Amino acid sequence: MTTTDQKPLFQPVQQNPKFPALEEQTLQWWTERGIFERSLKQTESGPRYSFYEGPPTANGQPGVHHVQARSFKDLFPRFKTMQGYHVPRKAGWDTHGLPVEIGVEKKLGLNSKREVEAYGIDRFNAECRQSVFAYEGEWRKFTERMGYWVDLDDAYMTLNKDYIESIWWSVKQLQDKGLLYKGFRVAPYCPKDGTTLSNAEVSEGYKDIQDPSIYVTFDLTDPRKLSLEDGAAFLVWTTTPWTLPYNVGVAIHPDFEYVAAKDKDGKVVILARSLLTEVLGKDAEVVKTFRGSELERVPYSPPFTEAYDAEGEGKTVWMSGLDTYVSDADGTGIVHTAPAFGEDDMRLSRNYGFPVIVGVDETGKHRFGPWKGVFFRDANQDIIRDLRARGVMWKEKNFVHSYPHCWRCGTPLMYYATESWYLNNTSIKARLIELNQSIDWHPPHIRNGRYGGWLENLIDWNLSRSRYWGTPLPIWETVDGSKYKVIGSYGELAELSGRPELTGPDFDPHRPFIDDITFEFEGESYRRVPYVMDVWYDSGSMPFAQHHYPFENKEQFEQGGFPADFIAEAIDQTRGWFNSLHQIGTMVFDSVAYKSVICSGHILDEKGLKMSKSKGNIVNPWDVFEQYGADAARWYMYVSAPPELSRRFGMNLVGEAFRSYFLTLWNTYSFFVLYANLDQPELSAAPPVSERPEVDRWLMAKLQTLIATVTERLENYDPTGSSRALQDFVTEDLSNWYVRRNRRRFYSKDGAVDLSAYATLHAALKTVTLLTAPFTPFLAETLYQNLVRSVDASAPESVHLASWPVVDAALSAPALVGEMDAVLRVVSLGRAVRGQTGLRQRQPLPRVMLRARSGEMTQALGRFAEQIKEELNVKEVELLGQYAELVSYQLRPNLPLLGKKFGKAVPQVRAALLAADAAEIARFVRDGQQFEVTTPDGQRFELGPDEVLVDAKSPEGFAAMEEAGYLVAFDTALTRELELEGLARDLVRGIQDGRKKAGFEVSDRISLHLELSGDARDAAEAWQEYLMSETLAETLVFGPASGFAAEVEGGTAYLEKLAPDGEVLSE
RNA sequence: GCGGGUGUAGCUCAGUUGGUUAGAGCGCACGCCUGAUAAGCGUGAGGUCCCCAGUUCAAGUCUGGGCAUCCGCACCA
Repeated sequence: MTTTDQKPLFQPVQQNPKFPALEEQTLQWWTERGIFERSLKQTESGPRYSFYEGPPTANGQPGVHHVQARSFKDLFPRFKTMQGYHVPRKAGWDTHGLPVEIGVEKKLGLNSKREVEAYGIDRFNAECRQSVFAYEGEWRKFTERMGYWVDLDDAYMTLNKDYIESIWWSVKQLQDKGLLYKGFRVAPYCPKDGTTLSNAEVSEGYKDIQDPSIYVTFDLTDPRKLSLEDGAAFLVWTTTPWTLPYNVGVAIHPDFEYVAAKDKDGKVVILARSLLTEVLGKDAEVVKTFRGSELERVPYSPPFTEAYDAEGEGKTVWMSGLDTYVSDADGTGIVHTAPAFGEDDMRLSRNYGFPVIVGVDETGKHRFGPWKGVFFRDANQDIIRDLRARGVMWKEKNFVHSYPHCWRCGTPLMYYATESWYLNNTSIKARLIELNQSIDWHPPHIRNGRYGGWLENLIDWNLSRSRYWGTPLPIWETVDGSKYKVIGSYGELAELSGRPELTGPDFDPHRPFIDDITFEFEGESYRRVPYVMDVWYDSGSMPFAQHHYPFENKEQFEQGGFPADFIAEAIDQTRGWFNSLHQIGTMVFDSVAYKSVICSGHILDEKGLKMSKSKGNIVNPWDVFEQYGADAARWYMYVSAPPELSRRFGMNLVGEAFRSYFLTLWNTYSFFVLYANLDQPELSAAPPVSERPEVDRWLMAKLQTLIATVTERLENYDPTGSSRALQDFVTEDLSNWYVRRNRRRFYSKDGAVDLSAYATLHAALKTVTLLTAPFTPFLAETLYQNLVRSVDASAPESVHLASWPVVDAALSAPALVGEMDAVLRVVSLGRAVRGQTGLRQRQPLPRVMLRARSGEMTQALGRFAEQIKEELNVKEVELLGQYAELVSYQLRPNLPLLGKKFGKAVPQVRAALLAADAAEIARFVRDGQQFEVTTPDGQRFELGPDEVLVDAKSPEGFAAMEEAGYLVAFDTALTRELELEGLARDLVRGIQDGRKKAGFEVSDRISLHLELSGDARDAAEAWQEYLMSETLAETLVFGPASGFAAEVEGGTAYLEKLAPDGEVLSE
């Protein structure tokens, strides 16, 4: 025993630390030493690994889903940094957009755009600017506490003038490439609030609503051209009668088959053949058949003409057009077209030159006819009455369907054509698709599934928003709207407007100030269009705008900064940030914007329900941080399921992950430190690995496999596979086998310290510490400081400044690993036998007989006989021959081989084999001979020795078990000596328990009194020395005494602690 | 409605190019072991591998069709 006045090698380790408190300490230490900054500095000359931070909006609190996203975001930059890459991580804030405005409107009690304007755009935007940083402090605390390393002090903000200027530059690039245009497009629009809504907002507001469902007839102007009689008509179905006054055409699918058929009144109507029975009934008489493409530009007379008379005069109108969007799922296969109120309608009308008549004003009121001034949907009934009166109403009913409403005021939305500025990204659709193919999506199905599908159905990007708080669209237009200029920099604007102060520091490019800036150009006045930009363009511009490229930081952007090597966000960003990055990257730079991307799934509560405020099942990440720590929370994200799956989250789930990994690793670590401090091993003097015991070489070999596996899986962006490999190694190989098996090697006796054991365990812990650093940065740091820095002052100061481990091929030992697997298997089987037959573990047995799957492997078991004896508590290990008399045999066909050789005959071969004499076949197999088997009906098959598998079954009467070719059988003949030895072990166990209960230290010496009767007394006398050395007893006396009394097998033990000089300590 | 994901033990999840008796952890019951451990080991109960068909000597695995569930899209007139 070493004396205790030596300085300990390592800091003593708490048995039950408060992990969150340790994390707080580490956090402070990182900050004081500037570890994050130094990890960047240290790698400056290394290869660049580019990571983009998707900017959150700081007008809400961070939640569990941010823990998830950031766990994945943080992992790979840390990993790559340890591999020597330079990974700058600039934070970012998304600051513009309608959600921000709506929050402010609510706060100020404003209900419409009119009220916002009355309040003042300048004051309104000032409020917006303030609100987007409402929770910045929270976010900073959250970010830091999580250990998410991102540079908050140099964050990009989408509202910064530099950021906005870069966006302007990019818009001008797009203008120069001919990708920008002004046009009408139909968008969801709330007529009460006077604004278009984003898709996300529209999805909020779907409600069931009752609408008319009517069929009307549009008589053909010249039916004879189609060889039809007078009165023939298109049959048209619609659920929006209020748009009929603005009808300009009908849409027909070019590939459908259409028929002209007689209805029950004898009127001839045209409709899709597939809908004939449904609409006209079985008995309808078909007069003529057409392909859709034959029905192009067939004129008809419309139900209403007033709007056209007022605004469409002279334009082509009222005829059929072809488009593939027409469906035959319901209706008639002929679609009424009113371009101001439907996107498809708009496209068809453009193609045919039909006029776009916006028959409803921006407050939702009709502008024409008897229903002038009526709110759009409210005209439905009047119009239906009118249609009836004109005799064109063919059939009418009502139906209920889901329809979008304004999520704020509840008004049904109107799809409405407004002037907008568009990016013609559909023109480069092929390139977008092509570049998408080269993106490494995780999971891969996004590439051709969710995102690929979206790209296939791409529509032009509506860039303009008729709102206030956003990046102003840098377009100046002449008063009549006939000409425009895109401004690409503040300098350009300053020059044109003659206002040099625009390049100064005080210039705010936001509305309303920017609206006042006008200029004259080539004799005409230009003023800015009143729009701001879609906020998604802001975030999609971050690759260049975060650097104020190209005005500044050219090299940062151009030399490895773009495209990103890696980004990660939740899957809801597929059409959000993932898309805007890809669109802008392709349009501006003809490049992907990111090479690899992880899409994480949704977070659910512990029961698998969506988290929502109304259900009250939202988990506050801080509760988890305070209970188990930030590392535990993020570790759970890695191990629980692949990133893309929806993930249950809750205190109990994190607790489970915490116990299985953190506690096991911590206990292994504290075990090491406890004994290393007693033994003071000189680690550097340990024998080389090649000269250490097999079990040490085995652990080192396993460690090499672990390094290779974790590295490879991280390279493939697989956080789950890599973390699970780490966890399996720690709990199975390291703790449950190596440490448990070799525990006694760390209890030095008579000053002999087992340096191999210490060096091996230390190396394993050190490597695990490095490997776990990107996954659990706090825990890794704590272990590293004590395990590495304590003994090596020249080591990097932090684990996050250290290098990623590499495989040492010289240490791998596949044969040894295979053998140890066999040992593990045999030991586990042996324990199962003891459990099943009630042969308690402490009772030594005379002999165990073993056999492995192959003769070679059985021989290998012999080399581990000592360990097997200890594990199974037996006196002898006997190796059985593969065909020992002890056992009987069972045959199984080796199907992978037989399948190839016999194909269809496999069932017969199997039957023949089962009918054969197993012992006889076993002998053939043992001797490596060919042999024949015969089916019951006489078919014969020749088999080779490899083609049949022989299992040995243990016969009755042995305490034995057999599994997968491994056999363990105990000889259970007990002698009195063995029984006494078992009793002695029971006594040791009882006394040890007493020491623990008495609160003695591991190294305390004791005096021991035993008051025992019968066999227990005999056992204690026979095993006196063993008893004393196991329990650190200096003296052993039989009889009662004072001191701590412990119940033991057959009596009572009395324990007293001794001082180092042997005196009994009075307490 | 359309598109995509998921479906294996009570729960969370593995399951390789189709191949021998489908696994682990947690939970439950019983037992064992224990001076590193909040732990460990063993046994047991618990499985129509969502269902149906097909391909094949052989399907949890491949193909087709359904069902359930989640997500996305959708005024489909």
